[in-house]
Amino acid sequence: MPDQNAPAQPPHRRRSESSRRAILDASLDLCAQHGYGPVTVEAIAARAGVSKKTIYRWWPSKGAVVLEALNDAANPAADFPDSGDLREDLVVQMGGLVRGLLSDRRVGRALVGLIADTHHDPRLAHGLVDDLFGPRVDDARRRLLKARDAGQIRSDADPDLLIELLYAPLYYRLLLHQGTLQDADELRVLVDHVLRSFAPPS
Amino acid sequence: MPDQNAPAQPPHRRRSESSRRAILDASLDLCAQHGYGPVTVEAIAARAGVSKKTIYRWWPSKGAVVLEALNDAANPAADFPDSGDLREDLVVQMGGLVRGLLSDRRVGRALVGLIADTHHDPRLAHGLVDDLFGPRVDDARRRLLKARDAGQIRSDADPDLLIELLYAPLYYRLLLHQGTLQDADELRVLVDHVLRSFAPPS
DNA sequence: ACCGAGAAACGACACGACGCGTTTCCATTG
DNA sequence: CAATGGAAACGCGTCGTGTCGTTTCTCGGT
Repeated sequence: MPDQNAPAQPPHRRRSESSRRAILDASLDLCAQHGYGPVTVEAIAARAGVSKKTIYRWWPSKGAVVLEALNDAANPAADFPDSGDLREDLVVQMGGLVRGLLSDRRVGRALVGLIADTHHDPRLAHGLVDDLFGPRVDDARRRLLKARDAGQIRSDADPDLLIELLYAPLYYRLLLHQGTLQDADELRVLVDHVLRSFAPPS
Repeated sequence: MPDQNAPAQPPHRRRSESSRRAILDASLDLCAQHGYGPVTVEAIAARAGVSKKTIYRWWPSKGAVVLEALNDAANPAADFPDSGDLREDLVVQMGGLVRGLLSDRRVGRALVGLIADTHHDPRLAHGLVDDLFGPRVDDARRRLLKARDAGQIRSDADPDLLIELLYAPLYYRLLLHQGTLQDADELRVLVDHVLRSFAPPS
């Protein structure tokens, strides 16, 4: 329960889990329908069958609600596969990300608007980087370091650069309206190109 | 004067150029100070020394103002160099983009918020893709096709994939708060990696 | 194991402030 | 003269907060 914006208060004791779920679900539903921007806290409250006050009690802003909703929604698919075949693992993981996070309008539209909000709300930016992206980047880095140790990519490869080259095109397409997102074949082309530039000297 | 959202009106006859400039400048200044989201049309009008009515006469929304402002600001640096050395040309062009568009908070913050708005305003999305990004992507594609003809990259290389791999990391860093943007050396590393995966069979 | 007191969360509703996009009225300008 | 630009105000909606009465959970006493 990472309450990113409640530094002073002790962990709360009573909290309606059903209200929490209803609020998070309602926020993503409304983002999917209208986009993040037009969604209001009042609308979230109305759809969740909840009072505005209840939302403001637990979250400081609409952005914090959506961030937690995204984190909940994305968690199940967080695990990075490790079959030994780096190329296939990347295709599987990135494919899951594309389907679950980016091509699904429910989550995609919410993410875009949330990212925009982070650029004038530093606490939200920290939440996005630390809570949402951080753990997933760490997962990917671990997997890449293991592949490097196994000699599947060159020993001086920078895992963070690799991550950037792999994942940046996904967000580029999502955010800048560059066509539909990669299907499995397109994804394979992307992964192959990036891995090729990190191939060990044979 | 690409008035992206005024399909019915004929081209206007009298228009105060000084007001136009003041409005566009004010919009970018305010975006730099507070971020795109909190900026209001009223604030733009006040700072530009102009009435709200004047803004709404020529632009349909805040987003349209910022889009035109960005297009004006970015135009001077639009030209793609062509020295014959693809690698150096890319470093120069992308370096200019990074400095002029991304690391400059004035333009960077405005762009982020504008992108968010495009996701619930289809006309704005078309303006962004067609007017702002389109011409620049076309420039890059031309330059890459020329390099392909010259045998500097493999003959089956997809220029659009190449563009995506090159530019996506820039926006990835800008939008997702991934550290400071590439300096010249980092840029060279990025370009080298991408070009390596498109090297012609030697 | 039961129960009752107190605290906290909850829903409903109302508030003042502010930005929205528009309109009216008038002065300015080509 | 006709279109433009400036000043001010409109009704509307959302913001974040406040109040009030009710419900729900926690916990200590018998």
